[in-house]
Amino acid sequence: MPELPEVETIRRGIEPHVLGRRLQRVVVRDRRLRWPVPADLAVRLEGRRVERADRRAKYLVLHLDSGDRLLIHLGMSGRIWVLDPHEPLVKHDHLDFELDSGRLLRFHDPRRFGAVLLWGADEPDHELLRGLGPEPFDPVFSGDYLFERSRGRSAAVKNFVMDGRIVVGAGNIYAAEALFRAGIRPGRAAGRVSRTEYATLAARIREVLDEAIVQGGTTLRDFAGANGESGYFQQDLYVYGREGQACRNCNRPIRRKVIGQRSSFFCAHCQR
DNA sequence: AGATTCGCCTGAGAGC
DNA sequence: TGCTCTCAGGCGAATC
Repeated sequence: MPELPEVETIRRGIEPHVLGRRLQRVVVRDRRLRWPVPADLAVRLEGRRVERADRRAKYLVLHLDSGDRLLIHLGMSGRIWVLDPHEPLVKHDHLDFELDSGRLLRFHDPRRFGAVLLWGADEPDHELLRGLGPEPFDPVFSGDYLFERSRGRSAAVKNFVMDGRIVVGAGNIYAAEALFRAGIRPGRAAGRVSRTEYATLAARIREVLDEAIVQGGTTLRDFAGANGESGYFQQDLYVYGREGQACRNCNRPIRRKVIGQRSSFFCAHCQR
């Protein structure tokens, strides 16, 4: 599943292929994504030049010379490939963005939880980006910030840091890993976590995301040629998906508990 | 307002 | 082999 590190890796991967390039032709084969692909997508994009390739949370934001911005979210199963022309279509290849370089950007998404949308030049912000919390690498994001935002909250700290309105990018895997590294149990009420603990947690969230981006950069270096396989961070996981296996710190079994409808993994000895 | 649940999708894996 | 069932998961919308 593409989490923030993978989206950032993809952004870095496609950037050299799209910067300064014009979108010559846009082919929409299936509009049925999380939200319907805008009917005027091709008309608005064709002939436009890509001026910037940004990321906000898990959205890729391609800025065009028209002022419009192309928003791409990969959802659960979305992929973006940079391909040579005439690459055979496979199932779930929903959109192509043909570049004036002769290559094309192909959007592939079996589960269709992803989205391809336009953020118009005349819109100061986009409703899906409005209200998002800070990026984890933004200086605004700190232990003090988490502490202040969490006062009086009874929800589990894991759900709290996974809330995109609080901070973006801490998905299920990385929230679990950061909480382990910070020694905080995922089920504790967010409002009962101390300022000191939040300082550690904020640092660990940045740390795991940063490490994962480095890993992604390694595994996906050649992604332009083919796939963006996930699992690159697997070998560095301390708790996620390791129910019953030995804690890498204390050897006691890792436990799994459903918190807020999501599987949560933790070590009851190392996390308090 | 905050907390919780639902729903959208398909593929993978388990069980029969 | 093939069918059925369960689970996973981002995240907005609806509901409590």
